[in-house]
Amino acid sequence: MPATDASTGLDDISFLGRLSEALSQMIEDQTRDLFDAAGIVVPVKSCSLLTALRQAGEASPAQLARTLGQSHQLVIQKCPALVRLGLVTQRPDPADARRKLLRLTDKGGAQLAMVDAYSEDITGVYKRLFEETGDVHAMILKTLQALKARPLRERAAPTPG
Amino acid sequence: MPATDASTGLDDISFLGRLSEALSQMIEDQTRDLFDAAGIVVPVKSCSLLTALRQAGEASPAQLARTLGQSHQLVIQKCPALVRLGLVTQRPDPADARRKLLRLTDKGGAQLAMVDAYSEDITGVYKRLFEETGDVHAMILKTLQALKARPLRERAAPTPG
DNA sequence: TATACAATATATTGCGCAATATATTGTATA
DNA sequence: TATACAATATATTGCGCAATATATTGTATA
Repeated sequence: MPATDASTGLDDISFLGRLSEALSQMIEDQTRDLFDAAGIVVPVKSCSLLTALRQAGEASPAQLARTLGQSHQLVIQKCPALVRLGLVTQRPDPADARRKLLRLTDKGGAQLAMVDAYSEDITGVYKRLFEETGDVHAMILKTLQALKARPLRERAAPTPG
Repeated sequence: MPATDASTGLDDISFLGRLSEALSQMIEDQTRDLFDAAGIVVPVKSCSLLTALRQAGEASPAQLARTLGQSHQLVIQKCPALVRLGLVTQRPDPADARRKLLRLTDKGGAQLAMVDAYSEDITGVYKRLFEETGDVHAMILKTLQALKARPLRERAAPTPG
């Protein structure tokens, strides 16, 4: 049995990174396909932002960023597109001139409701998928936690020679 | 028991995409840290390209792209940085004027050898990690295949109401 | 009150990738 | 041979994200 395996690339330092990126990309692309077919214009990577905004009612980019665990710069960068799509409106915070307050529009709410309709089914889809293939979700979570607790740099030492 | 779970976000259509992207990003960042500490200048996302190039001896961007399953445009976009880092040289193919032939430099070979020294250990690191947390690698592969065979768009239908 | 600092929004720049278009060169076919 | 097509390299543009810097406004403190 050879030590290397070209099909899986298990001997390569970055094989797991490539795989998880491939999964991420495939899910994003397939979700985009699904949304297009359903007439949903929500940017796939803004679903969680819009959901958090609906939950909050009205919130500033910085508040949303804290909720989502993202940088506030990233949230702010997403805003113009969401406004242009008519999903979100902005107004200055009357109580604090540093802030802008974001709010879902009616269209934004309707679009998010369509996403939710699919989300409920997607939960079932993933559950059935996990019964086939195992619970990737839980396993990735555990891997993330393990790597966060002890990063590769601490785990790895070069093989002498 | 609530239907939603903010900590895992299992009710969201994009939770698995976000998770796998987080894993991919963490691995890339931690690998970059490892390389920096070891004085390795290889771009993390060019490891597989350089490995394929060493295997081939000399190859054109399009050939490498086919080997790696990437677009030839992406390989070509990576080349200037690899040349600038002194890892790779280019020369016109004497047998076919359309092609450029890439070859690892001595520095490129030495750098890749350093990567390999870590890679061998990383294989063990991942194996120990998988014993802790389960074989994420195999599970992501299975999930990728399942989604490729039957994409989300076919699996999902909106919940009526 | 004055001054330093914190919080916020934002512009700018750079990176990596995808998509598209194009120019060049080789190959197959009428 | 002439013409269409394939293969290749490459430029251009756009997207999403990260990093950095900056201007504005609020808050705490001397």
